[in-house]
Amino acid sequence: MARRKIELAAGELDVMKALWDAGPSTVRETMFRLHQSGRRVAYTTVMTVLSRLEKKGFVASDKSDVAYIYRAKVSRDRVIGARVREVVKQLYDGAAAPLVLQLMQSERFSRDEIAEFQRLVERL
Amino acid sequence: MARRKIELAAGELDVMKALWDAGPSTVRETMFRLHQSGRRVAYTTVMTVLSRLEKKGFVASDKSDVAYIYRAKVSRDRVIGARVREVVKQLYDGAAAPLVLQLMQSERFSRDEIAEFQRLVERL
DNA sequence: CTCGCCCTCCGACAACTGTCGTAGGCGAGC
DNA sequence: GCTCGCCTACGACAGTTGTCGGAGGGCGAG
Repeated sequence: MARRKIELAAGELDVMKALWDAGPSTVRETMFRLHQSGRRVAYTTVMTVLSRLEKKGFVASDKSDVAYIYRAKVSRDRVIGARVREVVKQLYDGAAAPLVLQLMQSERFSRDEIAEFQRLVERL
Repeated sequence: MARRKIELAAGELDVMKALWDAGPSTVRETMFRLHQSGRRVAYTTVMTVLSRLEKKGFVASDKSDVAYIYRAKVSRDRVIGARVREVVKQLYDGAAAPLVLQLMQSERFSRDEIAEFQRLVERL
């Protein structure tokens, strides 16, 4: 099969988000974060996911006196950017415009957001 | 585990796209479509994917005299819309605006596309 | 009739994911 | 010294996906 993805699965992404939001954390802290986000997972589950993320190079760990501290090695922007690009490629054959149009048509926005759009469109 | 997703995996989506683009097709026709898109897969692989899609309710098949004809049961719009919504939820916590901004900033657009954005922003 | 081609059915398998449980080590107390 | 609580290491297992191969049947060309 040899899929060799650079992509993160949903659960892995959740863990990354916890690390991005909280900064370097222990397994336990990360677990708490996840619980707060409504993700009820066991301690060892979080451990496993963190290990796998480390093996994939997305996080690194440092041994403190009491427990390992995990920290994100790739930025949120990079990961999210890659994911968005992948979706655009998969769904719209790489063309971002249709996605923008789809979003502008199907979603609701606040006045501020619309003003922001306006500003950006002007700049293009 | 019991994930029970409504989502389609990447490969399954490719097959759906072939059906959406070509209309009801046999396994072989679908395979050709995929080959044309650069996806080199064996005949039985396509069969398997189509069967799984049928089990999930995304396609239906009708027996012709020679071979089964598969056709999409869900529209491209529905599937793509669901996927986009899922990504927005996963990456931006459900807020579409940040994604729109990210796209408008990171991608390049043609004059026509920009005009279209303009038009839509006006309407908001 | 026999071959070759195409079709379907079934089964297999490996990688990836999500989820844990168990075993074993270690320092703080009792 | 023994127990509790926390930490790590390992292994396990099931569901999903991507990919096929082989068996077996039907039909037109020789």
